[in-house]
Amino acid sequence: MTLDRPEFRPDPDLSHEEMEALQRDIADAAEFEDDLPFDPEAVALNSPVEADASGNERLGASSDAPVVVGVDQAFLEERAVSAIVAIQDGAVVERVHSVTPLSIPYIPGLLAFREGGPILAAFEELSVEPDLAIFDGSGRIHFRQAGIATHIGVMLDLPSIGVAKRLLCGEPAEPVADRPAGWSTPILADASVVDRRETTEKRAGSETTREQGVEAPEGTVIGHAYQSRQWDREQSINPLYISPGHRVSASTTVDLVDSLCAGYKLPEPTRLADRHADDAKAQYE
DNA sequence: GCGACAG
DNA sequence: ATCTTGTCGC
Repeated sequence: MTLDRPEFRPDPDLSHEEMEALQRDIADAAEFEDDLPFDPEAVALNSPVEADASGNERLGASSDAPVVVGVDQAFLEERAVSAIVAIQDGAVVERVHSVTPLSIPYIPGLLAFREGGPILAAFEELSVEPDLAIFDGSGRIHFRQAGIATHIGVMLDLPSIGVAKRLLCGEPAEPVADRPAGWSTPILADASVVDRRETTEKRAGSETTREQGVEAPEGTVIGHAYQSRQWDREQSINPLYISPGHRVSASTTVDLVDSLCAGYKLPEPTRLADRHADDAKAQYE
């Protein structure tokens, strides 16, 4: 794939201030409304996608159906194994991975600067053209509304979605415990969420222009908690926290993830990428 | 200072 | 994320 916005590359050598400034630029460039090159109904799955451990993929993509890729990573000490699995018409059409060094530690809010480069390296190995990417982590559910799903989505100008297992920020509109499969509730921006880059701070004499953000309006929906699966009795499964990455609205994000789930907690693209990352990792240890 | 914090 | 045993349920 070609980088639509190479200037937004998540350089791990930037200072934290520069990283946050870049994220505000990413949020400015992000589109949190539907701009999909396909009909959302066209990605629906009827059953789990066959993993096919032998590595065989359906050949010759003689289809117009949208290609959805799942992105996930596994780690070996100071290296990241980034995996991408592409599905189309309910079948795997390509699987790639890359192994790259990691340069900075995980810092909440700055995940893209640790894992973004490695993920872009994996995208360089991909030969099919994706129509939608599902990332392991947040998109708009982020302090500056620029989580890794948004960051990579904007760089590639690719519709993207963030699927996280835990909530980074924001507040669920309703309690999320013990909900039935299919249930969802909005995640509302809280005081930790900045809405857009804002400046102007004029003082007598000096005019300081800061690159800060203003608090997001209360009630801003930055994503949803979505119960993709639930047990019938005792134990309870936690919901997924899904959010728009780029070129998808919050509500469509819920519909798409719902369509891409096939009986497991994680949507199929993510589940397959998860397994592929683990398989690839095993070859390096 | 305290708490919260994707992977 | 990663390290792991036990356990639930189809």
